[in-house]
Amino acid sequence: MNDMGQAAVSADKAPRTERGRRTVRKLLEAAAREFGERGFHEAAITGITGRAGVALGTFYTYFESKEELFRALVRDMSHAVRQHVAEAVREAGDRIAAERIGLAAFIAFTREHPELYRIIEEAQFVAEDVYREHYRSFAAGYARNLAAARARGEIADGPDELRAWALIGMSVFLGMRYGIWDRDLSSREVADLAIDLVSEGLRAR
Amino acid sequence: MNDMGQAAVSADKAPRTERGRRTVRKLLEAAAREFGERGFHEAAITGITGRAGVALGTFYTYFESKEELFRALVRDMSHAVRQHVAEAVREAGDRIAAERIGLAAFIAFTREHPELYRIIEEAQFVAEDVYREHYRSFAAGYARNLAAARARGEIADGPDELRAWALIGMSVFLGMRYGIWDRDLSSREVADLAIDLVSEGLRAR
DNA sequence: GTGAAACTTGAGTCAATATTCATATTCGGC
DNA sequence: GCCGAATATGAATATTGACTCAAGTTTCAC
Repeated sequence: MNDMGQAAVSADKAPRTERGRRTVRKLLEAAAREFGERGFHEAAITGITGRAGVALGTFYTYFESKEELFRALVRDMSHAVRQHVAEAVREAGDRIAAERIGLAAFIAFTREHPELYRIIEEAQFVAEDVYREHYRSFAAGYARNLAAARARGEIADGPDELRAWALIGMSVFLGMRYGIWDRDLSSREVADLAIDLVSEGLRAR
Repeated sequence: MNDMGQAAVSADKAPRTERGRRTVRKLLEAAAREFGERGFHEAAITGITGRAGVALGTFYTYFESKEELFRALVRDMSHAVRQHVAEAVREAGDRIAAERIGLAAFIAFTREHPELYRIIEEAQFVAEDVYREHYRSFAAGYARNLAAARARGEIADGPDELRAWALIGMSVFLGMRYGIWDRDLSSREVADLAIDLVSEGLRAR
């Protein structure tokens, strides 16, 4: 949620002055709010420019279209989520701890930025290629971490990629249920309980 | 995918003759295809009536609006998925087996009815109340099964509802990745590998 | 067989809103 | 303080597609 506007704008429309960069940033922030609250189709360009405090035409100085802006936003946010989780996990001692911390960080993130969660998920129906790219990158990184942990003997042998998808799916749904819909448990509690499930397993012992 | 048209139409618009019921069924089937292929917003009423082989006006004889039809469809499909999985699971000996069979059935279902998967997920952004209801029911039923299995000592103690959400999330993402996006593994293989993860756990032993 | 209810038709209405563009303003280098 | 480039403006355009409705056709109870 910090580096908005870097690679967001297509080459020929990129701002050339400080004023322009400021305007682009205002537009991206306004767009995140507008898309987050109203969804892609309900969102109106006039809504975005209104929130940003600029005229309608200004939008088209910097963006080709509503969809192009949306794509740029999804990429920004994909980056932001993955970075947020990766940073939180850095402090973890081993893989199981990393899972716990990463999941807690993810749930907390959905709680603090529900609009961001919504925008990424809606991309599935608005810009599917970007959506797939988001989860493919996420899964690929995840699988690498699992492979490394396996090599260190921290976790049992198993298929890295499939495990990554399973764990991501779990996280996304827990984020939706306990981060956005209801908050009857803290991020930490959700993470503890869920990671207990995947680390110890369901089987009675 | 069989009982289309039962509670789908609002009272005052319900068909009163066999001809009418047939037309409603044709419309619902056409709508499932149109929405599945093009998504809610791209889908056009003329597209639906075209596929169904009826005139545009006929649509409004039986449905209040595009969105009302969409809601009806989501409810039908919610029912269909849950029923499909529940039936498959009936043959299972114990809970772990039920998990395996249920997941395989779910993946197979997404593979055979990708349009159905898409419609349910898109409901998140078109008819959120119906979407929530779908997963809340799914989770509630799932949690009941887990509680029963716990009582029988088939699985370790743990929080039923959270486990249900975690397992559902896992299933949905595995269905998306291995059922719809790519098919590099069979439904059975996906289910075996994923259920091994949740039954045995990640921890090295 | 008949008449009213149920059903079907598709051209026309209408609102919404993404995008364009001609014009006006501001900026930064000199 | 001047000039061309960069920005900003918002009224006008153009498309799209959901929904209406008045007029026709079919069904079926009697």
